[in-house]
Amino acid sequence: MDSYKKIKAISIGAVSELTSLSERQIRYYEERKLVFPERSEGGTRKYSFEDIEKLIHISKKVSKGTLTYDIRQDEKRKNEEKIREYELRMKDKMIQGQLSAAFRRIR
Amino acid sequence: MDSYKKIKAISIGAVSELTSLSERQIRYYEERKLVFPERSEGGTRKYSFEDIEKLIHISKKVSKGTLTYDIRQDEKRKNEEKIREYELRMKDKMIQGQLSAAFRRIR
DNA sequence: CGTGTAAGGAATTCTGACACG
DNA sequence: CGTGTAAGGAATTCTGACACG
Repeated sequence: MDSYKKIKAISIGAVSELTSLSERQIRYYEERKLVFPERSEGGTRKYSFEDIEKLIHISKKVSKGTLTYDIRQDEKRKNEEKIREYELRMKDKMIQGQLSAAFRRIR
Repeated sequence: MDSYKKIKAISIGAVSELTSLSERQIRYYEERKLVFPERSEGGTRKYSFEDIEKLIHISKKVSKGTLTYDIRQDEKRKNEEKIREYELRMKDKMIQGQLSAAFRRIR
């Protein structure tokens, strides 16, 4: 499901058209560690549709006056939250595994 | 839903990598009216993920020995089928509309 | 800080043609 | 027929820098 969203294959020119951001802006947001395109052999940037959505989100924030630094911190918080949730789910699974193992021993 | 599949934004180089077809092959299949990329202002081709799926399908056929001409005829048949189905659905809707209008008059 | 721009160079893409099996 | 390739030119992208408010 939405399998195409994450494939990095779109050049900066196309991204510029799709977002109506300038190439300068797009490159700058990368400089500020907000987007992470892949590179071709020759070094040209390749973006995904997910990146494009992110860029639109970023530019909205920026035009509202938010500093790119603060946008970055927000991203960081969100990521850490996701990691925490993930770890909790893993912990749950482990406990369940150990419980069922224990039951098997008791029987 | 799969909203990105039809957006034409991928350059021929990226398509070549994703499909492992040569650029020559990709351009040739266009010459044979099998794919229809858009063009940038400067004239560079832009493909969608849907185009990429189609290209993979085409190359499988070709490597099995099917002529591009026959692949084209197949596509045509499929399209006409779709149009016919569409027209049938529309006809249905019209009949339903007229029926309910008639009923309204009778009441 | 966020963005525009001119500069020079490198990577990418284009077309039309010739070649081959 | 389907594909490779060399050729020449044009469009695209890259980086680092200077400018501005």
